[in-house]
Amino acid sequence: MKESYVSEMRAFNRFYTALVGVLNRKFLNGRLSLPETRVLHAIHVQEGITAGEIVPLLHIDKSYLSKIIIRFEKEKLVTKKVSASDARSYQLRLTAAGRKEFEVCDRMSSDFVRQMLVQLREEECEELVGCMRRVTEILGRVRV
Amino acid sequence: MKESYVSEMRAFNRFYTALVGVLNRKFLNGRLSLPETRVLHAIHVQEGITAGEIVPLLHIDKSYLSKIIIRFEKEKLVTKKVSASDARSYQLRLTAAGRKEFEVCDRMSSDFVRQMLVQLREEECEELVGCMRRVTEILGRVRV
DNA sequence: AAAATTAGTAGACATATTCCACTAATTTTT
DNA sequence: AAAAATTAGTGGAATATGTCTACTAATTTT
Repeated sequence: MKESYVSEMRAFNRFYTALVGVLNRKFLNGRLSLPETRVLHAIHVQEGITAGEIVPLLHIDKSYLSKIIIRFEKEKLVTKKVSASDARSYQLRLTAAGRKEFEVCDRMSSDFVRQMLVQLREEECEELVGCMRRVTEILGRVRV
Repeated sequence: MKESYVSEMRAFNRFYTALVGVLNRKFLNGRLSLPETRVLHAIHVQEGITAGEIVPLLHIDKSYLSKIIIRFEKEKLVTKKVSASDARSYQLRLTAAGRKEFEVCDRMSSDFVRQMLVQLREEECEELVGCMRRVTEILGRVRV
């Protein structure tokens, strides 16, 4: 393994971190913080998920997560239903308002990405996402 | 431009953000926070840089940056020298201790990346960094 | 020379995040 | 079945992170 690969990957990490940082900064005009958005996303993707399941998924502190969820509950974005199988945990679901909030975030996020992609030619887009897929495939198999 | 490109790029963003997040979490065993590390890096790369130059580079609040630099100065990691051309600003340089601290961070960061890459075959590494280079080239030209 | 701008700092403040101890529910051990 | 150990989620303190405003001193513009 060539040592230059290491510095190339690190350069890419810097580049991409900065890029995503810019997107996130634009994004945070809404009322939700980044971790809040991710939690909302997790509940949207898997209705009935518990806090305990979100923790490893998002690598988020359980106490911090608890506070976020309590906030969501107060704002009536999610509901908690005591789990039938384990009364210590709650099943989380989006309310209609929560789903709406999610959709707003989702659309905004798509819009930012689209604004970048429309600046490229069709073949460039094609090649870009091809490369991204390949990076995901290759790195998806390594243990971090 | 196909709409699927948007969702594919967003999927990649989620994937890569999570990956870098894991690397950063491992990384933060040292005494420096993430923004501190970036500031140290910026001074290392460009000896004599001023706070005002770091602000747009790192998209960091000038007051926040000022506090970081003052902390670095107290810990004797950087020195401030009044700029010859403008006495309001300071030229920043790493001390020997600062350089050492930087090198520790730098090596740690390289080690984590290397640990991932050694799990891949030579051709996979080659393809991976090739894709990363291409992503950087293509996205480097778009306005975010 | 006066007015406006700029670099960096200080302090108050808000928010984000971590840490630890706690409660209640559950599982394991004896 | 009772006791002990573990687990899910919560509360509160402590810390980190980041923002905002106002300030000082230096510089530039008028």
